[in-house]
Amino acid sequence: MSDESKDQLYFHEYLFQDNQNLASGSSSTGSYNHKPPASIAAASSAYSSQGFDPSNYMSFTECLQTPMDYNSMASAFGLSPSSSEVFASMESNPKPMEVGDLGGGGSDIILVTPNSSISSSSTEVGAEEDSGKSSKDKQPKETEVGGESSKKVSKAKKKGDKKQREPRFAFMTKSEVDHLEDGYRWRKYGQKAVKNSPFPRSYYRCTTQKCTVKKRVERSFQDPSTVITTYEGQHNHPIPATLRGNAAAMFPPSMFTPPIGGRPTFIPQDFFAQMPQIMSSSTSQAGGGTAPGSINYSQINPNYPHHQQYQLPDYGLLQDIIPSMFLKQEP
DNA sequence: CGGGTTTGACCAGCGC
DNA sequence: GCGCTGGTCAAACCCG
Repeated sequence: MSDESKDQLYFHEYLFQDNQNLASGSSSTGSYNHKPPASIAAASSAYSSQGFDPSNYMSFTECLQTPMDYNSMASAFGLSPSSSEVFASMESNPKPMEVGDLGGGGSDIILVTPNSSISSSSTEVGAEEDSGKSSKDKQPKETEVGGESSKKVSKAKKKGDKKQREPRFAFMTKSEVDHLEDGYRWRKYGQKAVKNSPFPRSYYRCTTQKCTVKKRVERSFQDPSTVITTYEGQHNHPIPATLRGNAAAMFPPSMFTPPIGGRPTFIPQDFFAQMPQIMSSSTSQAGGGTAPGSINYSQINPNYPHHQQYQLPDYGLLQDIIPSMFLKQEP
């Protein structure tokens, strides 16, 4: 992790701050003790009190397709770019929060919370992983003579061509489900123990041919109820029709609602309120918007009355937003 | 049998 | 240069 900020990591945190009921009600995820730090609350309320001006916003797709820095990203969200302290203050842990750096250089972070507090940060959001460092990695493999050469060759990269990183977006989502559905099909290709965390990190790759989008999923060790999903790259294809077509069946509310004492994993209404452009572009373009309007989850799943807090457009959540974020529109 | 997951090993980058 | 760590590979395994 260098200080260079070549990688652009846009970090969107969907904190379910309106889950007060859940915080007390669902003990299974008892670590949900996050009190928003004063600075956040201040920033948040200050921002929301300013009112939200959709005209200042751009879609994630635009963001991704445009080389940008914090300023542009922040301005895209109608924010002052200098609010890194907000993010920093998020963490009570002295160590930098994880999510960020995936290896190459420092990470720029844009933080979005449901209450409109958006911040950017250019810290090394170093991943602090490991605790039980995997000693296995240290053990040199018994080389069987000759057998591995091809493998090594295939992996060998010329020195000098530094691998170029795609823009990355990270989401924090309260969920007991690690792998959140976003409408795309993913193939897991690896899993690693995370430093300072009991939870492993999983690596996924889009299964669509020629699509190089990757995503990493890990659970925050600071708040085990939080799943951190990081996307890297842009999809160059639409959402697989089979998934979208059967969205209702493929992604029943239960997928987003943990069976016991869990929290929904969908994005809160506040988020949509903040992102009108994203909303309109994603739902219309993705073509997955079933019924216009929204769904009241409490009607779908009476076991989770608190879900009625979230008026969701369609079934969708990540799959309605993320696709629009990452679909590369080729000429 | 095809596609996805698991898992041990390898490799590159970075900091010391 | 060395060790640590994140990221990836790929064989073995699993499952429908």
